Amino acid sequence: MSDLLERLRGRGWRLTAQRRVVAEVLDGDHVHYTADEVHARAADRLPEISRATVYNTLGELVSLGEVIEVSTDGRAKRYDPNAHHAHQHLVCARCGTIRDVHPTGDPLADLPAGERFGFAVSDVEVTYRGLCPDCAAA
Amino acid sequence: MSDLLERLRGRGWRLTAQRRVVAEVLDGDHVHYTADEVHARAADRLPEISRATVYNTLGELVSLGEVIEVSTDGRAKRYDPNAHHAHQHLVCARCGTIRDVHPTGDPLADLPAGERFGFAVSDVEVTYRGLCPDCAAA
DNA sequence: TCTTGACTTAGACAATGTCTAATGTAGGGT
DNA sequence: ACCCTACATTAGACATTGTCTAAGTCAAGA
Repeated sequence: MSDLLERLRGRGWRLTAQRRVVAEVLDGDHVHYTADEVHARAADRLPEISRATVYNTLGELVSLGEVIEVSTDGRAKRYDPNAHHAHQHLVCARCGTIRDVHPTGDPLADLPAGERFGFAVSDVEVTYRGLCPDCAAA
Repeated sequence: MSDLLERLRGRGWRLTAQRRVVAEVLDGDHVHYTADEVHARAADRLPEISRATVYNTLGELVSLGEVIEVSTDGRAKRYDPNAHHAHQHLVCARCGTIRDVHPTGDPLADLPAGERFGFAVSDVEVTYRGLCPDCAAA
């Protein structure tokens, strides 16, 4: 983890208690928390931390490429600290839980059982992202 | 279009002016509107239509499988009337516009130029959806 | 230690979506 | 053709998630 903090300091980050705590929360588990969940866990260690700071810090981590922002349902975005290894996502259609998976071969084929984590997978979707001509021009 | 209305009536839908207008809006263009955009366009024809009704109707169309709900960014969900043909989505990272694409071959390969609609594609992601063990049990 | 510009805070605001209680109406029954 | 009644609609309050601002605070270099 101090790897992460070191990298951030190297990029000119001012190292505050708040940022340290947010980074630690993300580093702790392999789960993908929402911003509010990150805030709640950060507040366990640093009660005065504000929502705005958590949002700001998460946004910065995303900009720096240290964390990936995932919005799979219309609900809250989730933050994936596993930004340095290529992977795809397995999402619960009801509760929104996200797991990282590493499918091999044809992505549209079924997930291998070993990557399925007990989920009943019902759908695979592929999304291409980029800039549309108008936004690229602007 | 009256196909759609017929199908819906066949499923016991009460055919109201509001539902008719929402269905017509979705049928009109090939764009993927947000709920608010659908509401604005519906209100052009039926000024008193309420937001709640638009949300309800869209939700019903999704449940019936006539329309697909797409939430690719953290912003508003968009509604895709093209539910009866398998396809994937090309999303603008800035403005959220969505186009349907029909990639062939390996989905992780680049989109063929003919399917790119002038977008500068920078990322491909695959999402598997289903129920996690806890939600499947509940 | 001092200074300064970057950081944090509380809370207002914004965007999107959900719910409720009162009212209206489509379509079947007569 | 006209009533019923269950289902649909409405306005607006409320909920959730996220953004912004103005004032105060602090990390880190001189």
